[in-house]
Amino acid sequence: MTNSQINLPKTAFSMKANLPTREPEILEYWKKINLYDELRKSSKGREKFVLHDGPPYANGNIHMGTALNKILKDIIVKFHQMDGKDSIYVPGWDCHGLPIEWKIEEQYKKNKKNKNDVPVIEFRKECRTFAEKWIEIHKSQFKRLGVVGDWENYYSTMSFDAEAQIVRELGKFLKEGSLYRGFKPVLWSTVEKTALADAEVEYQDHKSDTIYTSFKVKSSDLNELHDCEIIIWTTTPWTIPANKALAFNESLDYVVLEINDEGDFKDRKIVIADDLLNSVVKDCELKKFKKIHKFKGKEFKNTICSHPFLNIGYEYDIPMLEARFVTTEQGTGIVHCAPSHGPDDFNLCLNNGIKAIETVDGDGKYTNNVKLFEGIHIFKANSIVVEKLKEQKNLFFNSELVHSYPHSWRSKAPLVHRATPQWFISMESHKLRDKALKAIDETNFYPSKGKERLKSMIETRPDWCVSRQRVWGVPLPIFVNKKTKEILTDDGVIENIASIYEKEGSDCWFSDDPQRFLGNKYHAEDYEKLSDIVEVWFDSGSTHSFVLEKREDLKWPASMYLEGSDQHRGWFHSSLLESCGTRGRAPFESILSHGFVVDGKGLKMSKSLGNVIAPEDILKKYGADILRIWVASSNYAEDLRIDYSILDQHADSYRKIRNTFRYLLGNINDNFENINLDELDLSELPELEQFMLHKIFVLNSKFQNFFKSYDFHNLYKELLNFCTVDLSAFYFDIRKDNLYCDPKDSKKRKSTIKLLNIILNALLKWFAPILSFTTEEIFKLLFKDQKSIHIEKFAIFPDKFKNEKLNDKWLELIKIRNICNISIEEKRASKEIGSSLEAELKIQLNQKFKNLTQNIDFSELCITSKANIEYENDIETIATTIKAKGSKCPVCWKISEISCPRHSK
RNA sequence: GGGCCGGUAGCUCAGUUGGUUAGAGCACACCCUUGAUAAGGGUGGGGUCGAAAGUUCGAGUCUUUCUCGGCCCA
Repeated sequence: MTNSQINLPKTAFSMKANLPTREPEILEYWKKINLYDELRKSSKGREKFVLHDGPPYANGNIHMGTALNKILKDIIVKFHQMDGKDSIYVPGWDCHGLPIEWKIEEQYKKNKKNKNDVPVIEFRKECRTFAEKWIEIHKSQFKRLGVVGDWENYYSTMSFDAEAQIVRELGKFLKEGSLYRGFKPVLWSTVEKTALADAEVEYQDHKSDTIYTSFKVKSSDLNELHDCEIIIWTTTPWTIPANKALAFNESLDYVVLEINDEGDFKDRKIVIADDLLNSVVKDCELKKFKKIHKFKGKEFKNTICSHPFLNIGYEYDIPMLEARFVTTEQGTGIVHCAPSHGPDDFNLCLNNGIKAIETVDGDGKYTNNVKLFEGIHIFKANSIVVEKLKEQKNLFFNSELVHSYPHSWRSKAPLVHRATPQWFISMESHKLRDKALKAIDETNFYPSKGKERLKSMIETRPDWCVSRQRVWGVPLPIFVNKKTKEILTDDGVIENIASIYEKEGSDCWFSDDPQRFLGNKYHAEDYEKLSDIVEVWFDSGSTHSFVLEKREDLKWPASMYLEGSDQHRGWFHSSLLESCGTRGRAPFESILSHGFVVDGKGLKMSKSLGNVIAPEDILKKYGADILRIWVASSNYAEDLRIDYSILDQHADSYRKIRNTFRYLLGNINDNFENINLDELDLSELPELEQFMLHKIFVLNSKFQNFFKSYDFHNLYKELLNFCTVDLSAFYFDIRKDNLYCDPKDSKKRKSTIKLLNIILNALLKWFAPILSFTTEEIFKLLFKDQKSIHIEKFAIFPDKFKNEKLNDKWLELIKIRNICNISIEEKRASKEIGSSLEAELKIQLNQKFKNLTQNIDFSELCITSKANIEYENDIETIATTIKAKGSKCPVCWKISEISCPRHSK
């Protein structure tokens, strides 16, 4: 007997995937057929689904987080496309900002070039070129992942039209009046006369003057405090003139001490934290004192103090404020707050209605806002402050301290926090906070916990500082009247600037005559032109305006924004505020946020741990489809684990899926027949086929639900289980005999082939958004004349497939089949039989199963040579296996005492 | 240090409003098959649900504390 007498599977679809080499060929194919354009053509006029791309920063190679993000986006876009929408993805890049400036400066450093010798315009051109280079690199890396989008017409925040629109958006805030000038402390070098970013700061040891000074309590709810003085400790005495508040921690214990040592403080009562008593006693060399009261920090509430310089003109109130940042590490447990000279101080005071002012100018000299000190350089002020405190008898103690202190990486000079003029968008003046909170309520969040996360940030955030003292960005389009100090708010000027940028970009702001921007209505000599740039979060927060609104093919608002969960404070946040400020609602209908990629143990990837996996390595070893399976099968609501053992597992699953396809293709010999499901007469099909159609129907419903709730890991699990449990181990296994050994023209075999076609078609489409490459490979094998699986729509299954009654019946049959399998396994273990075809089954069933099983051939279901059923009362199902008697048919291998009814001539 | 989120078999994940012996697939072990063959089938082992305490007749599920991890902020 030869294999030629039976119908064995035959297909050109190889078992070995070889994805790392095959996928690039498919990419070439997509390029050749112009897949993106074909998709748009095919879905013209359909309802749009627009997933607006959160722009990655055009700098450095992509990492696992970026790969995850892009693949997840692509999966969603493809699902909606196949669901019958016009699903459009336009990738974009964030291009302005410090990291790129920094890279260029690094290059300068290497070449011994000084940034200050290079004209701003030239520097900005280098930044632009740098960003362009990385956009191209990113593009090819993203494409390799199988991501389909409008790569030719991507957007970037540095394109001329983007820069122009960012100006227009700022113009709206300017005109409305919610953009105002305020002050905020930034790290400042008085040597270079410039602000420094965190990355430009070096910490070195520095010797500081330290003082303990006292603030007299003016009024308090706590009687015991009435004639006391609060003691604070600071390493920057020069900030005392800028003091506006004191901070305490409500969870600490504080004590009132009566000082008995000789000196200015004899018989005075001071307040410090109990935990710091010993260190203060040691530090300040206290000998004689009495602890006369102890109280909880929260009792400080409503306490007002006086400034130590009260008698020399500092007559304002110093409120005591609650702050968590107050600790017992050093000092006295009460911290002096100068909102113009520290970020903590600034935020605490801001939340309590105390604004920072300009106390020190760019050179480091006190301004006229500081009484007694105007014109004095802050680095020469410590001794003067100490002297005056002594005069006022408010210097408790002074000393020196060597500690780690921020210095400029360039000049090595010590830095200070200095309140500088900055531009803010008010959260309150035009109800931006309220608008944003309402917009959050109107947005769908996946997962839902994202809503609370964003909400709590918006609820508590301070005004939005949109200015930066940098050069690589969109210049703030602001003119301030030199005389009146009023901000110029004229639509015409804004539009004029925007239209200039649209033609030539924003470089000209730094080089051209200001009159060009002002037009004829105003005189340049009357105005100060700002040289600040817009912070980059405003750039990316405005992408909806120059991408979604401006492009004909898109829609506003976007259907979805999708980013990592860190973007609740980033892009989701800035886009929401920008859009609510200018348009009164969010630029998105839904937000999907995903967790971070961590290693197999749940630890974050880092060079030092050596657990970093690059997308490139995975592509080389496994291929993009395996990476896409990893994305689809992971729960993005939490952190996503990855390591090589996890990928190996997914590669195994992939092989199972691939072989399922291979089996389907083999049995139809690569000849796909499209079955008209509506015309299909179910009564013509065997029950097993009807049962499988029911399963397909149910799976499709689940599939739809999972996809609509973006629950991909459950969706993938259902599909995989269908392949392994329902198809490979059940349907395919049972129908093998029918497919291989029945004549090609037999009705039963034709039914099976019909089912295989239906299953193949369904599986191909279900898997296409995830296994983008493999499904395309199969599609091209089957349909030489059609362009791409990704242009197809999901199959629709008629309700008649649904058959709960049949389902219930077959679930019972499967239970019986399982019992039979255990029985067969016993005989196999005892070496009485090997193959299940060597078995003959005796099945004893309860009488109640009679109707259920009457038309069922258990030898077919259990793949044995024979099966007999006996019905009895009051028994549980029993299966007994004996070795089948007779001879083996050389064709179908069934053992029978009579000659094979199918294969004997 | 603070805020938020999370910890269920080796892995990826289910586990409804608290209610039988905590499930699935993969992996693993053993066996079968050699007509899906670098494939396919069967059977089986494996979990003190991060830890402890509490509420309850009953806790993976509710409360508190601790621990480990992640994101954001400082």
